[in-house]
Amino acid sequence: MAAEGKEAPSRLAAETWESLFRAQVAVMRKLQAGKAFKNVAINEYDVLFTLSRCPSGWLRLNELNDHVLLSQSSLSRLVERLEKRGLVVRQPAPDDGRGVLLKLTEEGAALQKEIGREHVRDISSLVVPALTAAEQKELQRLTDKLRNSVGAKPLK
Amino acid sequence: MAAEGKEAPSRLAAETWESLFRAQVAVMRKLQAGKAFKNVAINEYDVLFTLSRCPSGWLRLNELNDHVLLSQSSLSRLVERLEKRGLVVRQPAPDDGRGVLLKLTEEGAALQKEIGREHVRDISSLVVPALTAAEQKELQRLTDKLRNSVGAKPLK
DNA sequence: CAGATGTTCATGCATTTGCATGTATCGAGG
DNA sequence: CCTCGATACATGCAAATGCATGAACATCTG
Repeated sequence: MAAEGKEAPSRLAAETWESLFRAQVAVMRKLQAGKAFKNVAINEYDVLFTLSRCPSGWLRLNELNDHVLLSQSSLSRLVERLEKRGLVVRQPAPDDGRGVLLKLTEEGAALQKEIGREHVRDISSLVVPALTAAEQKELQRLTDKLRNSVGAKPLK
Repeated sequence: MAAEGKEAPSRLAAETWESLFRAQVAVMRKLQAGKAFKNVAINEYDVLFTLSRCPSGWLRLNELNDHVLLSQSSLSRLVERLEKRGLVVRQPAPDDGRGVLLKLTEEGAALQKEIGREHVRDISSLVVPALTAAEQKELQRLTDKLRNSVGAKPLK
């Protein structure tokens, strides 16, 4: 073998990321077209979904921000819109005067569940025919590992 | 085993997608922060990159659109901006009076290479410590399989 | 405790995005 | 050839986004 040095590893890494990214684009494109996101943008749903997963029900705005691909100011305004629509409520954080806590309203929780069911159907229709159960588990393991290594913070 | 019916498969699929999506968000967040994207947005770079990979050099706007997560009108304007900056050139498609062909200029190709080098470094620094070479290959295989199944069109 | 520095969230403003629509061209029938 | 529906791209306009900044609070340091 020739003097490949350290070219190969970074090439493999770049190709791996490229594949992951393109798969995400391809799937996301289909999901966005689904009727689940006719009235609620995908970023908005993502916030509702994340809140629905939160054990305590309340989540800090900055923790939410780590989870979502939006700038801080965009998230601030997205949440403002959700509040105006009556889907979430804000509350000043008790232990930190700067912070803001968020929670789903009843209506927000109901809407999340409704869209969620549709969304899961859409996802299944894309993923199930593509990969066996074992492959899905392996893909999940690898992407979780990547995310943890890159430095994702767990939700509280 | 109880009456799990067809809940389990769709649950696994949804969790798999969730993991893939979150990993993408986590990595993308880091990449966007890199200095590679100080002057060129990531979507803009993606267009330059895709053009650089195109064997013939010329690519139809609608083919490009399948590859990128942008609406048709947004892509139209993104390309307009790239043209104004002298990074790409447009040409009416010879075989289809409606179509538009795109090509990198010398300057565009040079900029893509420059940013690309930085970008590959950033990717490596995130992916290499996270996954072994074998894991990266497997992740690439699985995401390619998913993308192909979902219906990605190959570039010409 | 006072001051300096950092963190959290909101807001003004310019840019980017998407939806709806318009224009031009293509392709299939009659 | 002509009409009809479909496709490719551009554009008006409202909405969403990001950057820079500001205000309020937290934390650290001496």
